[in-house]
Amino acid sequence: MKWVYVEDLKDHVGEEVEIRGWVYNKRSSGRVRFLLVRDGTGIVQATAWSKEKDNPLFRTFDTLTQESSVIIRGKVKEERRAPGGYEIELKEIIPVQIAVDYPITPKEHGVGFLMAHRHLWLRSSRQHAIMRIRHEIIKAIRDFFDEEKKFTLVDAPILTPAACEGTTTLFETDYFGEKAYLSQSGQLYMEAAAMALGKVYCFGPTFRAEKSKTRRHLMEFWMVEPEVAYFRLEDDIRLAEELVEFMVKRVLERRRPELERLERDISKLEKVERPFPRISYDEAIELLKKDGFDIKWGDEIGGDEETALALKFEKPLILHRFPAAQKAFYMEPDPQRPELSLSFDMLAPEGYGEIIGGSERISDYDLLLKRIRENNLPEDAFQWYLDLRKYGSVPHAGFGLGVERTVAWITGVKHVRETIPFPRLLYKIYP
RNA sequence: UCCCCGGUAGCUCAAUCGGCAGAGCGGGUGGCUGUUAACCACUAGGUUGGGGGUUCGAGUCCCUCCCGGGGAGCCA
Repeated sequence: MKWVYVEDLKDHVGEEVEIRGWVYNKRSSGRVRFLLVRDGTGIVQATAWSKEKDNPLFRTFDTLTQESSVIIRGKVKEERRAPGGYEIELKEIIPVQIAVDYPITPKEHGVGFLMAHRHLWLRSSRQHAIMRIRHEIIKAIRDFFDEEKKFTLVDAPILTPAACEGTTTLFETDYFGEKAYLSQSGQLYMEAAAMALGKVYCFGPTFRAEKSKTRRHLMEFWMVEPEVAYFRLEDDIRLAEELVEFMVKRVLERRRPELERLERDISKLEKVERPFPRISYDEAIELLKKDGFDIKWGDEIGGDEETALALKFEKPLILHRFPAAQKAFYMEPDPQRPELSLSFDMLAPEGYGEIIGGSERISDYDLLLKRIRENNLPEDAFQWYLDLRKYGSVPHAGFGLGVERTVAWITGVKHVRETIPFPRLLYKIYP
């Protein structure tokens, strides 16, 4: 008997096949039994008929419970009435293990309950669709940098000796008696790598001990951080635009059924084509004032303001040239206006918020040292970083893209906790 | 850390002015020859988050603690 996956059933019509999976649901109507089996690639309906009420197939069927593991055998046929369009005529049911009292029923559940059962929640068709789109986005990112742009993947360390950016938001751990921290960005290491290999990127988990409790925050999240030698801000923004367009097109091309399962408004994704609208920080402040926000030049653009700006456009919005005082110590000042940094953020449409933050980096040794001292950063820990400005320093730029926020936007999911298999949330690390 | 909302059956929720603690789903039993989160009948299932208080009487009012959700700040 040939073992096939549900997604391949269309190639086996008329054949006898074996499906190995789990019971998704079952129904019966007198002398007919319907068994819905999922195998990770899809769900198929299997049917059994009998004239007499008591027969071995029905007896086995009746022992099955939701999420019991099961192997079924039977003939594949096209069937309009079956979900998915194909159906198995049951010849044999082989229970593998009978599940007792599976907690997630096919009815509604609350978020707290589902999060506590995340290890089981992943079996639902909605979570299944999200995970497949997440995978597609990650694959698109890799293909974009590897195949389209010929970047080299350079893995950044996860255990680090000092803060890359802020100092208050790090997870601390013991490193043979020394303090070490979980990485909150691979960027500084990518700057070293860019000076070695030209165009590089890292892709990995990052950790932030921010006590943030919102739909856009995770304590552990995945980030892609390209860094390119000789790139200026303009080149950096263009790269970010190309990446985002590439990801969205790829998902539209390959994961339409999953988007439909999630009831995503696909027309909104189809509008994501370069060039994206751009507004400078100066212009943003003027726009917000006009909209009645109580804001002045120099203020941070907060969550509500960001949303208001992003909703003016149907494409991702690029905000650029933020005041240097608001931004990280390593950002290159604008030569025309030193109070500004050569920085940008990309805001996703539909209120999903910031998905990218990037900048041109300081390439001058003296200026970088000055900034490290102004920010009271440990100078010793940054010696290697300063070295990069001593030995063949060049202008360079890069950005970081948050994978979970991107997945949330593309899938249309409201909260990032559903966009990663096992989310780490404020005070919550189970399961 | 701060602000707001909530905690009642395994799950999702209801319970009027403070007056007998209920429904759907899930479980069990039976029925139904094409079901689509099937349907119908019957059935089991409760320390109303913990502690204290007010009252003839508290799921309901007060105090307190715990837990969960949403948001702010900060960020991707």
